Amino acid sequence: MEDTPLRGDRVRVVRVVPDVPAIHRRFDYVVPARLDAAVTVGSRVRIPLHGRRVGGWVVEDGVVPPDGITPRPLAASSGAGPAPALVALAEWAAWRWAGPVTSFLGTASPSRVVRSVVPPDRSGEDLAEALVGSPGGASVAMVAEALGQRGSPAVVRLAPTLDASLLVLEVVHRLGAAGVLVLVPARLRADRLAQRLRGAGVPVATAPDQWPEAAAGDRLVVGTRAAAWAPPARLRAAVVIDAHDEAYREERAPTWSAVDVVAERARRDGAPVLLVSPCPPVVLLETARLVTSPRAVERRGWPTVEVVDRGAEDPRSGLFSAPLVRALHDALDHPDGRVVCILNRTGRARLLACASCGELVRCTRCGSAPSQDEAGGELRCRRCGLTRPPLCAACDSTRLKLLRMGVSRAAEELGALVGTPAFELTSATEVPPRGADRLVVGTEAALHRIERADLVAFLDFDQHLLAPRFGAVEEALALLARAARLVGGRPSGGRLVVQTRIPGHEALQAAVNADPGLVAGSERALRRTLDLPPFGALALLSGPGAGDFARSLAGRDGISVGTPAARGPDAETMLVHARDHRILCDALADTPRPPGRLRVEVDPTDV
DNA sequence: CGGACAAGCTGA
DNA sequence: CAGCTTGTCCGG
Repeated sequence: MEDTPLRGDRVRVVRVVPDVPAIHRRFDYVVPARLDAAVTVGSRVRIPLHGRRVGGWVVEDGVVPPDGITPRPLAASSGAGPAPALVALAEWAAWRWAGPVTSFLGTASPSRVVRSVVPPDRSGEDLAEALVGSPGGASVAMVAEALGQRGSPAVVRLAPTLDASLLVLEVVHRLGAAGVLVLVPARLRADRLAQRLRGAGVPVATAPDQWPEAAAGDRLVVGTRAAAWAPPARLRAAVVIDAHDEAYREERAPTWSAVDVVAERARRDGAPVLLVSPCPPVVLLETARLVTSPRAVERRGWPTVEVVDRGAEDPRSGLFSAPLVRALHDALDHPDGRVVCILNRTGRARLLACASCGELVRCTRCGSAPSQDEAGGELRCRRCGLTRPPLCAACDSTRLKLLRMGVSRAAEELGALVGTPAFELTSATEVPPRGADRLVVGTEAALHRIERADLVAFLDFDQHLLAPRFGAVEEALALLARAARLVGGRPSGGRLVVQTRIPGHEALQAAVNADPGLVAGSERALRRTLDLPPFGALALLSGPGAGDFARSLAGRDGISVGTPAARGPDAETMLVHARDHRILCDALADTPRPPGRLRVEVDPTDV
């Protein structure tokens, strides 16, 4: 028989997780002799299941099937999959984020069938020695200190305009390129970093497209969130650039975080981790040691921040203060000066009142404030979707005055005010063409889509500082750090202008003084009093099954359940709190789930 | 998920 | 009671 399924004298049986979301069980299969060499833990295979063939992953080898079960043979091999260490990591992640292991195995697998091993990259072998010299400067000392802390991750606080790729080069200089994993928040930045490193003679594989090359294990691997799952099997070191960035979090359940995955992976491999960020969040600082640069270096890496206190002004005085207008003129007087103004409200009008009777304009169905996208246009409710003509509901007057404008109106007004046409930029618009980009008025999206400016001005920063989410203050500082990259640090004349009614707010003081520790300090104290992460663990349950599941969880030790504020009335949403992740995740894992759709969001941010 | 099979509904 | 729908179970 050509398919004699033997290993020694015993039949070789493997346990397989089917790649079918609704199946939460594992099944045992005999490895036919012709597949013996191709199949290991992590391999992608085809299995016969209930009269059809489906894909799956081998998760255990040398299994003894339960009594009374005669396993059928695997149908085929579908090539290489995650290494055994990454299969184990996927099992951990399934527990940590209360999701199916298949979603993690999928992310850790190549997108195309991989059958052969890639030969080692020798091109950079000699070059690496010659070209990857130490970059010098503050990054050398920081990397030395960070790599010295074996065991626990290092948070490397690097001012926003300083070049994090120098840290990566120094890591390569010390440890070599093999087995070094580097994450960045955006695809474009991954490509740029890969190019830069290759230019320095470092052998690089980009994830996820160069999965086989990464699996060879002799290159540095660069990628975005999903690259947390990229080969090699064993890490030598990991660097996460802008570790505070929300792009590292998967929005759909399971809501895993690449930072946590890389930290756990490195811990298992005994490899050092550098979590690099200009504004490290409290959750990272709590489990890691902080490495900073000298104060003078950090100061130079932040721009000058001018806080415009609008507290004394009439709330109706408009969005444009005198200091703001002066700063705009200063920048635009330069022949190629460029300015970006940020107002995180799309549309034209976000709050209107009747000019005759003073009544606030509210949605006639749900009572929330409708918005208006163009002058004189229909009113559209953002909560319930109702549209209606722009009339006062109380007196039918057509004269409405604008209490809170959106970017469209801000662009019109600002353009008129400074005598330069303003370009409106949101996630929905195209980037401005050359020549039309001297004055841009946009939402937060503009900071992702424009690379350079002489001045960035936040027209209403309080909406960021006061946003009703527990991460709002850290996000506000991250926004200032992002804006800092457009304008550059103090030596290059970079300048931010921030309009606020809370000039003493620690997020603003942190940016003004180039001292992100001010936010970390107050945020830590706040979270401690509220038992919020890192001093507790949260999960948000939603969907029809949320209520039942929450009631089952509520009976367990160390778990408390409540309803979060600020949620839609119809959405049944429950917030689960536990003292730590172990208690939370154990409870989520072994409490039976009720029938009906249920979304479990571990470590929710929007609470 | 999707097939198997059982229990329930309809019409003669 | 055949013929069909709907629901529940289970897969190696």
